Amino acid sequence: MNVYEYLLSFQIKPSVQRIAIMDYLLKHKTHPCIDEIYLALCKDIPTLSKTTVYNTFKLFIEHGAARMLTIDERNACFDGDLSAHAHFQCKVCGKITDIPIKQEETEMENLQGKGFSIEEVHHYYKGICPECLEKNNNN
Amino acid sequence: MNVYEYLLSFQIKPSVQRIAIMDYLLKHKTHPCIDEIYLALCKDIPTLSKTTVYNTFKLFIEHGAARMLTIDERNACFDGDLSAHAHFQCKVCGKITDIPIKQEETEMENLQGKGFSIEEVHHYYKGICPECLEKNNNN
DNA sequence: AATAAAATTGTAACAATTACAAATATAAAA
DNA sequence: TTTTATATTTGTAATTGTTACAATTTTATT
Repeated sequence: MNVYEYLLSFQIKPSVQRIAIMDYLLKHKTHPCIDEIYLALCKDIPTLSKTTVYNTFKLFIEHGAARMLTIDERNACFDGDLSAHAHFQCKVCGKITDIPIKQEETEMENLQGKGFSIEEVHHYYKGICPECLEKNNNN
Repeated sequence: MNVYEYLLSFQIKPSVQRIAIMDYLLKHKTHPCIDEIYLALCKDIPTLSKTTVYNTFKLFIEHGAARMLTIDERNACFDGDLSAHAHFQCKVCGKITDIPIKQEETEMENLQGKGFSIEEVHHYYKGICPECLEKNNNN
């Protein structure tokens, strides 16, 4: 399925900008922030506005086609991977890594049993990644 | 142990402002943002500056005496409860609720086994709380 | 081809946070 | 106690991420 159809499957009307943004999101698993997307796509779409990037992500999230990560206090990051997974952000290099989780149903069921309606699960770890630890040891 | 000694136990030199802020944090489990603290303490400390509240939280976090929650995209929230627990934020009323978790050691051990050094665990849920669901049903 | 609706754009406004220098308070030394 | 040095607090200004909004452009409809 191409990006055009992928957007349609979320009831999102495709446009040049929306396709480009979703395409970037699906091809780059870097959990990009607004600026990363904006700067990357400016080359291809010189008229692109940062407001459009904001608007588009708002739309994607409303339609369930992307998720917003608040793991980085400075910037909102976006994730096109809709599967259940956790994230790890390195405090040194800032890189965000995907972490597989076995969805702990028990905890969610517990919440639901208490009358909470769960719409989002965010699971973050912070610390230092192996690469940065390694570099540090060599100094 | 009083707040004065509590701060000292984190190697934080107590001051009128620092004691007041930590005292508020320990007595109010509302996960307050900067403004909530600032407005609440202004009554007692009329000269209080918002910059001091920012500085103080930065200090608390550096010394491990508080944690910052990024669960709310709008504002950073603070938590003085250092025990392992998750959070739930209601998308309607915005209230943040503490959720007990049985620390899933397996997942952390797994990460550590891969060479990650874990310093923080954040575990957020979002949805609608029982109170707001109830209100909605009555409309 | 004309019209209406939707999407994009750029600017300005806004709000949270930080930088910074001046003022105040605290601690140490004389 | 007085002086001096250090740490803390304060207020303002600057910065940054985000949103509001009106004008423009694009797309769809008649």
